[in-house]
Amino acid sequence: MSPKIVNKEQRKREIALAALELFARNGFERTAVDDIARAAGISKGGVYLYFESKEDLFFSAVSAWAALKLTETDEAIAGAAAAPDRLRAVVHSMVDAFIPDPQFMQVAVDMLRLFLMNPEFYQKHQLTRELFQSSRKRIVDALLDGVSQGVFRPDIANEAERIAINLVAYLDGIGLHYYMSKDYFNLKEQVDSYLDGLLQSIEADRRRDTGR
Amino acid sequence: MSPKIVNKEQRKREIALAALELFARNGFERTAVDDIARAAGISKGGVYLYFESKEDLFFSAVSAWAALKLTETDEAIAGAAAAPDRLRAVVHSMVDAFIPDPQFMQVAVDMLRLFLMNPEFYQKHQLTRELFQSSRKRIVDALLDGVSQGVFRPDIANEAERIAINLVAYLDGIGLHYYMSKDYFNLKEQVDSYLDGLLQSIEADRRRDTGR
Amino acid sequence: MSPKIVNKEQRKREIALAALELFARNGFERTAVDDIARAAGISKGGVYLYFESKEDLFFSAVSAWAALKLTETDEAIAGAAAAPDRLRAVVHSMVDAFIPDPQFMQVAVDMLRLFLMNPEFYQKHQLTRELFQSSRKRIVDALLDGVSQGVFRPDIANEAERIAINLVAYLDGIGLHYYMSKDYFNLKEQVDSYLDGLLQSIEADRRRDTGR
Amino acid sequence: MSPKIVNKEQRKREIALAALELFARNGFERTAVDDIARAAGISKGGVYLYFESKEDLFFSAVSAWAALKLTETDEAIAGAAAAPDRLRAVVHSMVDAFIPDPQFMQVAVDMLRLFLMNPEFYQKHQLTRELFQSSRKRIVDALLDGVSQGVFRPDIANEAERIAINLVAYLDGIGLHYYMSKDYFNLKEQVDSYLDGLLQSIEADRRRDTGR
DNA sequence: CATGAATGAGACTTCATTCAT
DNA sequence: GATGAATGAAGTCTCATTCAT
Repeated sequence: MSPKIVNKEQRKREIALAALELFARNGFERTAVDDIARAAGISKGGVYLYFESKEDLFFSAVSAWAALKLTETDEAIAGAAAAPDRLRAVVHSMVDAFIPDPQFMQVAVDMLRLFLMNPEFYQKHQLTRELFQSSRKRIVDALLDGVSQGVFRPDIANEAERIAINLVAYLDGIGLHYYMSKDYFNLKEQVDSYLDGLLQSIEADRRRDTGR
Repeated sequence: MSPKIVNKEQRKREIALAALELFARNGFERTAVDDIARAAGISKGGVYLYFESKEDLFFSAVSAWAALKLTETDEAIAGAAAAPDRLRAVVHSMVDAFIPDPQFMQVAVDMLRLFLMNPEFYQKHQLTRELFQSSRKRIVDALLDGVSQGVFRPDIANEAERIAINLVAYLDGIGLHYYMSKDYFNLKEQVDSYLDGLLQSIEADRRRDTGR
Repeated sequence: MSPKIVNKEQRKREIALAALELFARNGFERTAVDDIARAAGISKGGVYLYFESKEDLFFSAVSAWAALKLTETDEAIAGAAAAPDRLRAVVHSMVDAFIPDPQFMQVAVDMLRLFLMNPEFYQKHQLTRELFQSSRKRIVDALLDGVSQGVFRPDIANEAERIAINLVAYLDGIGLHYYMSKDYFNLKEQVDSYLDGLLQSIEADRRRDTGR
Repeated sequence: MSPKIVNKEQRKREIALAALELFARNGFERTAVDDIARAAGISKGGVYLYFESKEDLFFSAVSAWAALKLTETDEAIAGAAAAPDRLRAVVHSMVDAFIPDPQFMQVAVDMLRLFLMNPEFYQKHQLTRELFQSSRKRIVDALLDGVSQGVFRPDIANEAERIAINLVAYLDGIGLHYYMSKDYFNLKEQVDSYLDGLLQSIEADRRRDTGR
């Protein structure tokens, strides 16, 4: 019945993806709506048929990208069954998904800045909250699984959320530092050292076995 | 007999501090050179007598501010003698100095963004590297002191740098998350739980004594 | 057997009335064809099936509205038989119909502006000429009736048109001023004082009869 | 002391006058700030150094023009001493100053429209109120002078304001109608017929002498 | 040293109108 | 007949930077 075949949602996603590429490469300020329109094969005015504003477009683009990344990491985790392995897998997949991508920081920082400048955006777009939330959930799940499996100390069940918060915070922090001081340390080593310390402190006491 | 006694450096610092206030309150983009000039009691053109560009002014302002904050934290640490206390003091002073200030994030994010947009700035202004560096150094010092005092395990001397990197990264990360999800967790508790875990894992083994 | 019984004229009037409401409320410039289409339950393109342009639509809408108003005032006059009463009724009905409507000025001013900007519209749409014309005609009729009835001086028959022109002009002028300075004067009193002066100067001399 | 010789007020007036010409010729909407800048020999951004917005510029321009016109009419009145002559002079000068100017209506209508669209402008710019006020004042003065001179009936002193309001309203109305129906009536004749009626009704009663 | 008027490119956004479906 | 996605020109306004004074 519709005179145009193209699906509106489809077109919207196309534009958002074209925009994301530019936002990631050049940053929000440096990316003109003109350029986005050109990259998406649409007119400048056309962009505003799908998005209310440049900011709206930005957040839509980031949302799409975040959803993609979450799916990616989900797949990466799928294999691991033993809780410690699973925890490692979760962390490594997060590190792999976000940090080495040279465009991650650009987008993340722009998003932060927009939130800071227009706090209403933060209310409107629950993007980060969801991103943080789902990251933490994976970790909490792995921890509780470990408790069930008897490989993690039972009392850490109460601490799971706190541990997850710190772990996710650490990952974001180390990613940031890595970006600012790429040649100063080895990312994988640092992350593993954090993980090792964490696992050591939460593992069910094997002193009886190992005498460690 | 010159009408103005104040030397160039002094005037430069005055302008930078006036600018900092505006940058912190309104963000880099939203702060016009016009406003800075007015706030500093100088003409718009006059600003360019002291600074090459708005960005240059921004980094100078942030540098001045960072130096200030470092002095502050230095004083806060001064009291503690015992290594674990000192480590706690270092961390707490960093948290206190940066995180609760609602303007910290604004400035930090703008700085990051400018680095991302103009990588040459990063080379020119060693600001962050120094800031990170000195933060790490305090931690490393505390750790090594602890080893000397016999309260930390001797083998962590080799790990001190790695621990410091992770700790500073974590602090930045938790600050960021705190900003984005203020009501989601208690900052002090989270930081302390990180510190507790860390101290527990590096303390000289007292298991024989305590049976832990 | 045609699916839509409504004929083209009917649909056109519906759209025009929907448009009028928006034009009156928000002004010509602030009213988007999009909004009109939505309000009329038609597609944007559909509007152009019935009207050549937004301006064409505007004039059609105003015409429909003017016709409505003229019918209204006609009914209000119907009762009065004596010429002076009739003259008062005509004037009061015009004042009542146009002036208190807060949207009247919006539409009138937009119409004027469009005429000024595109003089060809003025030729094409005889709207105002007709409106003015019919207003004057009512007054002239009342005046001539009064002469026939012997209540107005016979010699004003020659002046009837001139009097009508001035009266209608005055009414528009006082309406305009009322709009600009609502709290400065009492509209009814002003109009009545004009009417009193006019009636006094055109009434058949009753001094001999009444000794006034 | 100032590095630029040009007087800021002077420059502002220059720009306003250049703008007025364009506004009067093409209307507010059709006049681009670009065009104004070019006509004033300044850059687009330069206009905003002197005016906050296009609307601000428009009102400034109209104010300057109104002040000019008022001075003109003041001079035209100067000669007349006898009150009736003075009243005629006031009215004629107002008619001469505003009505034949083909650009008057364009500017007036645009001003009205801007007031209607942004009521705050009406509060901010007391332009029309002052214009109306000063017009009325001249008429009231002439009327009271006439009473003092004994040529107008004493009791009209109380009516002076009301008469003035109606007269000014009439003049605006007749100007409007003249613009819309230029070939339909003779402006001067209409105005004189209004004036004659008015003077006749306010003149000190000479019926005893003339038996009018 | 200092001023501040001027620049001018570029930003986002709106919207009447068209036309392939 | 009807749709509504797309166009594209035009609009207002901002602001870092320069330079004549």
